[in-house]
Amino acid sequence: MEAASEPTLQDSISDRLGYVLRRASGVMMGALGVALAEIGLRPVEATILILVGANTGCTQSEISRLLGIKRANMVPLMAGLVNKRLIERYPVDGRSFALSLSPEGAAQRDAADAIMLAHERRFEALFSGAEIEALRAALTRIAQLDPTAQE
Amino acid sequence: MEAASEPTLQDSISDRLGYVLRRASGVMMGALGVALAEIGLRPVEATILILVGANTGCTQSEISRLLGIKRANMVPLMAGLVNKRLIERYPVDGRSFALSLSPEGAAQRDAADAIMLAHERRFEALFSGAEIEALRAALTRIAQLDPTAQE
DNA sequence: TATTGTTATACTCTATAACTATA
DNA sequence: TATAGTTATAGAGTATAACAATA
Repeated sequence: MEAASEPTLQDSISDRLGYVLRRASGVMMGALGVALAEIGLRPVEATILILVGANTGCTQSEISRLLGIKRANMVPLMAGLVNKRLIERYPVDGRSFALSLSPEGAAQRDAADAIMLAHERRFEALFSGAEIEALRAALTRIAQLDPTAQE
Repeated sequence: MEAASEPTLQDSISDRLGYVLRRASGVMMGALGVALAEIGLRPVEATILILVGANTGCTQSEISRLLGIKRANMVPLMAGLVNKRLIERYPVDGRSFALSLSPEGAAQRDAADAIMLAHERRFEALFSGAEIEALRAALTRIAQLDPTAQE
């Protein structure tokens, strides 16, 4: 056996949980990015559309907090979606805006949602239903350890 | 119940596998970054030290391929470690270098390894042994879907 | 005094194209 | 012709500090 053309490296790292977690995340996000690029959206933009659609009237600070994105970094993100006429802003407060999806935004949200669901299904197909639920639960448990310093 | 000071957003996204995977990865890498900063290393640097230590004489291109990092991006990374006298380079080829750990590099590798092991244990403590193995296996299965375009 | 949205800025990570020298 | 290392560069993502207007 061992028809390796070059002596394969001793891989003393890919048995580590943190490493495989990082690699798995990269693979899944990369595939989602490719899939969403077909409708001109990045994963974070699709996520924002979905959240605004489910929370009409919310503010961009609320979205920021939920996604763990700093307020300052949300500014160009939201401006881009408003610029593309996918999200509309109406003042509520004098200092904050109520967000909502435009008709085009709702259509893009639906398209993004369909792509994301198909994407999830493609990865879930690797596992049994019980395995998927165990995986989701374990990842959620880890994610909830987030100190969420958030500024 | 519900002592929410502001109407909590409908979170229609954190049940998605890709999203929790990305968040869990961020939490774990963030914690590892904090832990490794105490010895002046970033996670990727610690990983390189471990791999070079386990593969004395390997080249930086081999490390790049194993980690899925582009050759061009490995250059400043390796230069930094050589600059810190943690890794030594000897020409083997006229165009490539054999990498090895300096004594200081081996000491740093040992320190990094101890930190990384303690870090893994802290997260593994959240689960049973069977859960951990299932999680590791599932993540490895996803990570191996990597198209590994690699340039 | 705290919060919202904002600007400016910087650092990391990643990606591509192109070059050189060697194999 | 393919590979190793390199340079330059550009795009994301994320971090902080500071400001004006408002609550």
